[in-house]
Amino acid sequence: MSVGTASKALNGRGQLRAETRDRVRAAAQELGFVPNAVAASLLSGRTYTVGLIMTDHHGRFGLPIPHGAEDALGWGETVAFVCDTRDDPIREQHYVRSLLRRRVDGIIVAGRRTEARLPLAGIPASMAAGGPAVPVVYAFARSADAGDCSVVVDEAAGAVTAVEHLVRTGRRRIAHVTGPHGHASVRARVEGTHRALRAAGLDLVGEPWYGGWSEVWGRFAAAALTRSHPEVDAVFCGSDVIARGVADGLRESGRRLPDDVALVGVDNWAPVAEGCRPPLTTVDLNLREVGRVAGTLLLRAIVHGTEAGLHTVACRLVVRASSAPA
Amino acid sequence: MSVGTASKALNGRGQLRAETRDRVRAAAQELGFVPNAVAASLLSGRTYTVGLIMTDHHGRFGLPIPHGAEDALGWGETVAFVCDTRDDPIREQHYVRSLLRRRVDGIIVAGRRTEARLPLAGIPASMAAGGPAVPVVYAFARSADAGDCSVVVDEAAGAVTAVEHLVRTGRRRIAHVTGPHGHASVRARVEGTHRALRAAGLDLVGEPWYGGWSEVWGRFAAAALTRSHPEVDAVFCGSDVIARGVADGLRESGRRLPDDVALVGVDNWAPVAEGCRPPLTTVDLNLREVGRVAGTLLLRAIVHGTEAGLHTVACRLVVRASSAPA
DNA sequence: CTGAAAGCGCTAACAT
DNA sequence: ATGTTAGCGCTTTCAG
Repeated sequence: MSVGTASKALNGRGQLRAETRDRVRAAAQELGFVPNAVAASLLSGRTYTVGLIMTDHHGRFGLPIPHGAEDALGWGETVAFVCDTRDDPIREQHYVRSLLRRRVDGIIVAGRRTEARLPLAGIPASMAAGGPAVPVVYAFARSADAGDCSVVVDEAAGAVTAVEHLVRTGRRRIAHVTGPHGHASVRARVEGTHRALRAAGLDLVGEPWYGGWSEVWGRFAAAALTRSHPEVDAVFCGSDVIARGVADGLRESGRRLPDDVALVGVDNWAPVAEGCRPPLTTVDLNLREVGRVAGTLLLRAIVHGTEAGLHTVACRLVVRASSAPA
Repeated sequence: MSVGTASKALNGRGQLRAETRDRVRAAAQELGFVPNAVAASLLSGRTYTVGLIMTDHHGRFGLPIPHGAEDALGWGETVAFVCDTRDDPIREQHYVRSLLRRRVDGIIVAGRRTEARLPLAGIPASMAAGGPAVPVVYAFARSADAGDCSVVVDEAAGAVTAVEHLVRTGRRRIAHVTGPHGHASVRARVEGTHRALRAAGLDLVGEPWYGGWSEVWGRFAAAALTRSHPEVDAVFCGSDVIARGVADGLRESGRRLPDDVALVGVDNWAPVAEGCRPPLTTVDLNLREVGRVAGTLLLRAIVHGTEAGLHTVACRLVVRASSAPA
């Protein structure tokens, strides 16, 4: 029995007598033969392997993206090397080199911030082997180079959805309590909030309240807000954690939720949104879908070349009790 | 210039004139040469690759373990294929086969439950290539086969630490509100609680309160507890989320925290523990350390053979305001 | 229909 | 000190 024949039998290629093929397969089974994908890669030039570079695997935002990417990459057909750079450019460089040496078919770069990031350093346009560049897809944090392929969330549209929901359920005096002014996410949500209010012929109650991403900030802001703007009947918050603090703060200022004030958060972070009293209506950023789209685009890029530009994923409003009609 | 010479130059092996070596390296740099690790693996038999099988990457418990494993595996020296089985044995099988075909040097299996799990199916004692079995290390959820290598957390000892802390800070009437009775984690924590109380000459206030892993349950239990056992001056909770509910429930029953009642949770899940009022004292399960130990053991197993048996990681008490001395 | 041989990129042993 | 060669395990021609 020659190795060539065995190869054909196991891969169902070439012309073989059915009996021979079955005999080979039986023998392989018997011997516990496991084909060597490394050797196959060497020949085919494809490893069916991708790199997944995460700037903060440890933060919770990192989670849904690999999950979605895995959905797209298939049940182990293509498998991902997960690399957590911990926001360190040195580590990132190191990982990129490692991935290139391992001849990954492509790379997904997942960031945790909305701001555009520098393109991956050290991806040669054409590798020594003479092959084409390794395709790269940026997820959540887009590349600053518009010629790269990025998958992003339309956060401003998410804010619009949230505010439209509040208006539709009868709220008119809407305030916005959010995170640090410096974050692109924060600015996008403020922008969307203003746009939706304008479209409804309304004005924001007071200015946006900028602060930290914490419950403490939410509680503080709620207390200040009810003092300066007692007429407020809804608060759109920049995150679920902030919203949770706002909920407690409002209750302690004597407001009933949702009767007196409705509340909407962002993130749909289950333990926080469901533990909130009342359970929190919130904007889900669809991060898993971001991962899924990034994975799909990467697989396509590997075969057909990169589809440059921005690919946008929509947010989804998850309605819970905190925003029942007044 | 022969390929052999180039190889020696780049890897610093063999005898070469310094000038030749430098010339080769310069040329490699110039051409953007990236060595092919796949080809090297084929020859050396090692891929410097491991599989990281997670039963729920999507749950938050999955997170710190890969983080710690990555610490141990080094900056991309060895890199991990992360596979999320989503608790599906079919997917698991599929991933195991995929990893074996890719000739990973070893596999880490990380579970999210404390109960022992079935050993990985389909790991042949000796692969067709004639090589030795692929080493496997189980993390958090140990293997049911005592001959396997597992890294676990001593959760009972964690409970002991928590209760000892409460006793040391002057509490005498301690209750325990926890999760579902069926969980091994829950039973271990109950056991540790009883052990520590007995050692202090105390009895648990009432029976353990078994329920869900939710805030709602914690709030309900706190209300019931203050009714049936008004003398309670501390509650050890089976999780931070439960503790958070208990905190709110106690406050609404008129208890001041920590003056009247002290509170300790388990998980040290920052957003929950820090958002709690007052911030929550809690038992950190040291999952990152679990991952780090698993990674270290795996690397050692790859070189020197598996160190069978149970390797235990200790918990760590993180003291915050919820347990200030009465 | 099956067997033999070349070659993927690299390293290690040996020859020069 | 450098060049040559064999072979890692596989697939793919091309001959038989």
